[in-house]
Amino acid sequence: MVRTRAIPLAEQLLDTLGEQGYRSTSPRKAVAQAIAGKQGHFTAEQLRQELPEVGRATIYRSLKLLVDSGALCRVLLEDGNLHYQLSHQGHHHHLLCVECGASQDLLGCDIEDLLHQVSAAHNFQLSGHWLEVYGRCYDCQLQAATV
Amino acid sequence: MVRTRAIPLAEQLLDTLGEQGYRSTSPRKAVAQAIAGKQGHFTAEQLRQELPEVGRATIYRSLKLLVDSGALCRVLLEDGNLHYQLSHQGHHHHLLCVECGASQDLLGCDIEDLLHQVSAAHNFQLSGHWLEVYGRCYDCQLQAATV
DNA sequence: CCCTAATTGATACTATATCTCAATAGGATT
DNA sequence: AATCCTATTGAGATATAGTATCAATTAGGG
Repeated sequence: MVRTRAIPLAEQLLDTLGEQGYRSTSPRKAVAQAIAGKQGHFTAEQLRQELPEVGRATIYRSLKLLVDSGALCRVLLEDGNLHYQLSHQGHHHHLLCVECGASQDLLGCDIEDLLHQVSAAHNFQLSGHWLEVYGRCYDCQLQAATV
Repeated sequence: MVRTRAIPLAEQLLDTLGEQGYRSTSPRKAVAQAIAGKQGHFTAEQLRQELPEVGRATIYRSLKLLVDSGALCRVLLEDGNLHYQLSHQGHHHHLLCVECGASQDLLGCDIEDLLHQVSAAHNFQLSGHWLEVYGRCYDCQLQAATV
């Protein structure tokens, strides 16, 4: 899935909802715009502050719809806080920098295969998993080396 | 680490705290006893109900100390609820049954190696990770097959 | 334009956990 | 065993994250 510019991204989010029969309302447009303008991950509370005209429940409901539709994914930070982030692909994982907070998608990773193997070895029928990886991104390593 | 009987387990928990300079107080003894009597994972709130004489803050503080000392580990259920569980070894992961809630430790798993490899491929300096695996345990598979 | 069901938002509520701070109690010292 | 000092406790306030309720509003098909 390739996203080209910031403006159509909000429309893509609304389209995703539309495909599932959800109406295009002005609160949802506002939420989609706000999300489209985000770099990296964000909290529900951040959206609320940016969108005081949208009710709290509506923010949470919209986030849930977008997560369920796959357009957003949830990110669990090391401190336990739950953030949201645009999902650039299907199921994937994140490399989260504990210094700058940046998030990279974990690509070319056959975690699924490995989990299937070890689950089978435990007679366990795998249905899902949650993985977050914490560490330091390349930029922050350079920074640390320079200082 | 081998734990033999239920009674000394509570003492082991207190000892673990003692080694780190924490006092052996009666609220901590009560918490250790309650934890020692648990099968599988449990919530802070369950402890509170079992120990009405211990303050809420003390329960949470004790849990945090035990997690930090490695005696307990935290378990994130698929519904997002955070549970606690005795830690039978160092860093490890759980296979959580979404039907009966049982938790097995994931053994003989070289997830760490894999994560190190893919992190390196992303120029990412790994410092930690969080993994939970959800599915159906063998007993629940048998049950489902029988019914 | 109208109708109806989807949606909204103000508010209350729940759950989970932390903070504050005066009172208490461990345990080392004497 | 009495004293002292500091760690610890607990009651209650506060914080955080999210859900439930329900009357009022609105999208959008006919």
